[in-house]
Amino acid sequence: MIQSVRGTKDLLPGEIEKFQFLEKTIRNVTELYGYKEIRTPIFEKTEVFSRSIGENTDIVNKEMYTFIDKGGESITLRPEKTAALVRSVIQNNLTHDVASLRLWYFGPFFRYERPQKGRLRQFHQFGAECISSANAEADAEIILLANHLIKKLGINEYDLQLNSLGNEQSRADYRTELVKYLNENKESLSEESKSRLESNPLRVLDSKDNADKKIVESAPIIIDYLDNESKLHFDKVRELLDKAGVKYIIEPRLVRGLDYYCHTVFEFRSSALGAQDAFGGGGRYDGLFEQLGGKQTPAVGFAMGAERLILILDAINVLQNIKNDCDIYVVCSSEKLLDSALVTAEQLRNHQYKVVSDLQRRSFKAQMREADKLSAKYCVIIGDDEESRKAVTVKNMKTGTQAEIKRDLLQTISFK
RNA sequence: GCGGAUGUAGCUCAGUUGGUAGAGUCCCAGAUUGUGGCUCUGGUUGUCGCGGGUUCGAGCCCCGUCGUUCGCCCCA
Repeated sequence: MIQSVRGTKDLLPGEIEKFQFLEKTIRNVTELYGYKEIRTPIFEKTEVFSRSIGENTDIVNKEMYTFIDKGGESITLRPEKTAALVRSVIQNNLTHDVASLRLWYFGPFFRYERPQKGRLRQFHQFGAECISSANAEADAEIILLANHLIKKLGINEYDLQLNSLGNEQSRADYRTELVKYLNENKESLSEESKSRLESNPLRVLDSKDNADKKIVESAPIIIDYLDNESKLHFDKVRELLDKAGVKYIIEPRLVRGLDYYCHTVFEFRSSALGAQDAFGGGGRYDGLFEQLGGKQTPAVGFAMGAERLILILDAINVLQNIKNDCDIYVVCSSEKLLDSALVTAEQLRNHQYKVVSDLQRRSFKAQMREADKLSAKYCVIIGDDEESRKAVTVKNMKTGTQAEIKRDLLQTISFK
C-alpha cells in the first residue's frame, strides 16, 4: 500500500467541511473590513524567503522544501505567505493607486518539521495584510479583524498577547543590553540558548527551559528601550484596542520568530491546543518591502493556522450538527420504476433542491434507510399505484405524514 | 535534528505465562407481502504496520524500518 507522505493529510468528507466553514467565515469577515483575496503561486524563487524570513531562523536553515528545477533555478515551496505576498505586491505595483492596500489569503504551506499535534509538513494558513499605512490605526485594524474572525468562528476562550519590538534603533539598543545581561548569566543558560545568544538573542526570551525562564524573568524588557516614536506608536495601538473593547495581555517576552517584524507583534493562544498553543500571530513589518527590492512601504498583518483552529473548534464542539446532505430522497418500489425515480430527481434539482436516489437497485426498505441516513427532509415515493395514476407520494420524514399528489403539481410544492 | 509512548476489522478497542484472532460500532440482509429512525435475528470484513531474528510454534519476545502520538526544537 502506498501511503501519503509523512506529515501530510488527506482532507476527507467529514473533515473538509470544517475547512469550508473556516474559509467561508474568513471570506465573510474580511469582506466586512474591505479586504480582497489574493492567490500567489505555491512555489517561489528561494531568495523570496531566504532574504526575508531571516538567515538564522530554522525555517530558512532546515525546514524549507527547496529544489533545483530543470532550468537550474533554486525553487522553494512556500513556508509562509507574507514574503510571497510582498513580492507580488511589488511586482504588480499594487500599492500604486490605493491609499491602503488590504489583502487576505488562504492556502497550503510547507515546512519540513517533525510532525506533531497541530504541526504538519503541509498545513494551511490564512491571514490578512494591511499595506501602506505606518499608523497605529492599521495595527489596530489588523488585530480587530483577527479578533473579529476568532469570535465569529465561535471561539471565546483565548489570549491575545501583545508586545512592541520598536523601530530598528530601539531594537538594536535593547539587543545590546539583552546580550550583555545574558552574557553575565551565560553559565546557567541551556545549550540551545547559548547558541541562540550568538545567532538570535531575542529568541532566548521565549525559551521553555526552566533555567532559562528564571534568567529571562529578570532580563531587561524591550518596552523600557523604546524610543519616543516607538513608544507613541505602541501607546496608540493600545489606546485604540482599549477603545474598541479588545482584551489583551502585554507580554514583554513575546518576540516572534521571523526577522522582519518591528513595532507591534501579537499572538493568539488557546489552552485547547497542546505544546503548539499559538494558533495565530502577526505584527508590523515596515522593512520587508525594501529587503525584497521594493520601495519602503509600511505594512502589518497576521496569519492563523487552519489545522490548529480546527483542533480548537473540535475541542469546544462547534461545527457538530451541520448535517444537511439532502432535502429529498426519491424512492421507488421496484426496479422498473428506477428510470422514473432518476428523472423525477433531476426535475426536482432544477428547483434547487438537493436530491438523491438509489444507485444500487436496492429494496424499497433499503432506499428508505438511506434516505434516513442522509437526513432527507422528504421522500418522494414512486410505486406502481402512483405511477399508474401519474402521481407520487410525498412523505415528511420528520413528522411521518404523507400525501399523494399529481406529478404535474410536484414542482409547485415547497420542500423546505 | 533529540528524547518518550504507540501501531490488531472502515472506526473505537480487547487479546491472560508465546499455542496461527475477538467485542462493540459501522455496513448488508431479514423480522415488517410498498414506508426510515427503536428493537430483535443473521451475515461480510483482517498479509495483527512492514522486514528480519529467536522458537516445534510469534499479535505477544529481540533487532531494524515506516507511520502515528507526546515533549524538546521550530512556529501558525
